[in-house]
Amino acid sequence: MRRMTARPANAHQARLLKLLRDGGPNSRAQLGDQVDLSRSKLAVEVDRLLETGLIVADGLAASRGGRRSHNIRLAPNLRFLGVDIGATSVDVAVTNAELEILGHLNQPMDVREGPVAVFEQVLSMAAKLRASGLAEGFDGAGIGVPGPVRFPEGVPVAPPIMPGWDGFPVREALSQELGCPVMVDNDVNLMAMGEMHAGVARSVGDFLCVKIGTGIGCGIVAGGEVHRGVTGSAGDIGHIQAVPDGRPCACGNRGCLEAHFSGAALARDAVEAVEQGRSEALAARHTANGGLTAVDVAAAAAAGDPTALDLIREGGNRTGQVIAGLVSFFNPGLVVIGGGVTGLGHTLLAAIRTQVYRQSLPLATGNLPIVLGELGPTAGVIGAARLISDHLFSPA
Amino acid sequence: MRRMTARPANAHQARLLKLLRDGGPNSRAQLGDQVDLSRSKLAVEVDRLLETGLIVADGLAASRGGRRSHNIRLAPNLRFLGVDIGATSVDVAVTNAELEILGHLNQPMDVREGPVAVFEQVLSMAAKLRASGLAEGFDGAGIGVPGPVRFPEGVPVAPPIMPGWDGFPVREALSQELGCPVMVDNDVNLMAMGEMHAGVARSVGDFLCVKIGTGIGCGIVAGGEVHRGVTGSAGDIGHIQAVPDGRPCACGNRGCLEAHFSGAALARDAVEAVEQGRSEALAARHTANGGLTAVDVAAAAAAGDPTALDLIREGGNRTGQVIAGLVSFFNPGLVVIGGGVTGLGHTLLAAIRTQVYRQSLPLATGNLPIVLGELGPTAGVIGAARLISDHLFSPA
DNA sequence: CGTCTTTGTCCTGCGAGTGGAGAAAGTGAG
DNA sequence: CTCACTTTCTCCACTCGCAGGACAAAGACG
Repeated sequence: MRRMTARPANAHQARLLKLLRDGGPNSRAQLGDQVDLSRSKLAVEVDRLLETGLIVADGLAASRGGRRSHNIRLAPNLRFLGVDIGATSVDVAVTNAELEILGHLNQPMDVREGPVAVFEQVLSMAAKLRASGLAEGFDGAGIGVPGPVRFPEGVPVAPPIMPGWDGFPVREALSQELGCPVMVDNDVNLMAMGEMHAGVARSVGDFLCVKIGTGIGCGIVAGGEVHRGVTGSAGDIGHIQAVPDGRPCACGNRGCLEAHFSGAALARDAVEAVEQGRSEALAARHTANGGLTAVDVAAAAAAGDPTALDLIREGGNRTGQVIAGLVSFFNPGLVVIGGGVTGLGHTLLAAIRTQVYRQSLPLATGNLPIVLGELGPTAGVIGAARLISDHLFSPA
Repeated sequence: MRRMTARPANAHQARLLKLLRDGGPNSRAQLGDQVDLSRSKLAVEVDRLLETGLIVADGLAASRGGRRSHNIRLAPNLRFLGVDIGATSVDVAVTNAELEILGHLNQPMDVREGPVAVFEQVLSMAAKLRASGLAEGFDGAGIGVPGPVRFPEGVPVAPPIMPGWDGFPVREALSQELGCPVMVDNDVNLMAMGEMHAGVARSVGDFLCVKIGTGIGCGIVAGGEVHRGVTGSAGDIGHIQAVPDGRPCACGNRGCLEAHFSGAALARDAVEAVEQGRSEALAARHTANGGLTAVDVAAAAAAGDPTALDLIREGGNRTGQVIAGLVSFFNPGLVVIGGGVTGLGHTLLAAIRTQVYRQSLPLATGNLPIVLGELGPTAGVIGAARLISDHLFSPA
């Protein structure tokens, strides 16, 4: 079926759509208070948007001492698809035009199986969501991939952890399959956009969003805009040297942050600790599960295992040292920590905070919150929906 | 005398002024090719600018096969003052509206003498330039200081190397003295703006500009705009940890980049080398001058002294390691190296390049030039003039 | 029932901007 | 020198975006 054929015709209409999306006012009068347009002009633009079907006026609001206002809202049947491809799992969610999640699926998957297999899975998950009655079709889709993306074209470039995706026309292919506009971005950037839209970073213009999962990346937001760098690899902090002559990394260097702290590194260190007999708690889990993952370390730490706690603290210190450098460099107003490893919680956060507050200059840290992300695993899909809605709610 | 009372009345006029400033076309027809306005509208705006006196039409250009065009140019009597306050010297220059340097003075000075003494010197240098007939007065002034600045107010905040300047109302005070609008920024940001305006970074939207002098700082340009951070301390990379448990730094930490490589650190290391009898060339200079500075090291290196070369190489390696991290993080399209220490030239550059190209990911370094600044000591004052002209050539 | 408040609509007029006609000023060929 | 053609610049009529005021609609409140 054809959906959302219309786009805003001018900047005013785009502004109105975004106000409505972001939970803004919903009567003509309230909109008028925020857009610096005369009521007459506003009425014209609202009428035009009503004609296009992008917004609807349904019912009347309660009176506030005078004539009752019309409820203006985004078309309730608009649906966005948010896709977040991680290294080891996929998230797919359906949102309405206000980017509220109506349905969310998560499935394990290995990104190394390549784009064709992954696409098949994403499409079947999307079909399942649609079949459950949440959507008749999609008006747009955003998708995040764990690697650098040539943003204008929506094509991954030289992604280290997802060989086989290099140059694959993700945007075009998905657009073809879904029959709707698609935007592609790095998963970390989308997490940042998610937290900016609906999480801890609301109303913060300059912040960093560090995602610690299978790898480590950093979303950079400057002046309210995501900074992607000239080749789309900005924020790739996993291969910054954290330990001189440290552990060898897949990238060929030594001492990369990612080689010392990430989901994979944590699991490896935990196994080492077991082999050296340093932790009974971890050893028990090792024999029970036939191996260890970051989740095991988190559980052991939560149970008070000192070795697990040490591993987390040490990793947090390394990460904190790198972040301290980035804070000095970028002078953000907020640092958000997210990703799979956030299950490690406050032990991790405390270690990071200690390093940053110790090493960066007081002027940069004086009023710098360092917090965990608020949205957890939904940050990515919300950010993805936000990405495509930003695109569709801009003049064509 | 009163000068430049007018400001552009709208965005079109601002655009035209900046086109003319940046050496753009100079007839109505050529301007029209670039501004996406009808010729009629363009003529109106040009006429209005002519009325204000901001631009003048003098003479006719040679024919290009038809009617000869009028030469449109910025008012030839406009004068900007560019001031670059370094840790140990001041640069003051006068430019015309096209930001070409008409006169330039440099004097040694210690910024720690405080704002009053420094201002006196700056004002006397400005007076000297004016007395020499280069300017009857100034239409605006830009000034760079070696520390963080609260940009909107033009006030230094908590500057480590310039105690006594904290909170001093530089913008207001200078504006009062000179009787013209003033903008204040960090000196490194101004260097970046200078190189962007007239140097190696022309037409590059995302780049880093590393200034190595008494301290080390980094100008950050993202999307053509200088990124200053939430408290104006962005780019303060001198206190990023370069060596774990390294040399103690004035900031209280250990191993800061600045403690290992900067004008001051280099001089200190050179003296150490002399004391340990490692370099005859440096020893000779030490007895001759009763001490050593970075200039001596540069001279010794130029003469082939292996110890001096080692010092530079080692410093370059440290700096390169830090820059490598920043490149991974920011993914710039260009890295510019500048500041007083650039006299160390290609030895330094080679060391930095080696580290960056080795440690950063190929995607980020694949097409990344790392070059010396083109403008040398004039970058700061040109950037300062650019700063104020950007301000004055924007709608009031 | 009248007055006040809030919301939304209609109308008029201003100014920005477009696009075409044409004047001004030149080149070059015959 | 004349004529055709090009480029530059000016003038004018017309459109459209938009502001701001008058006014209508609808409800609260005494």
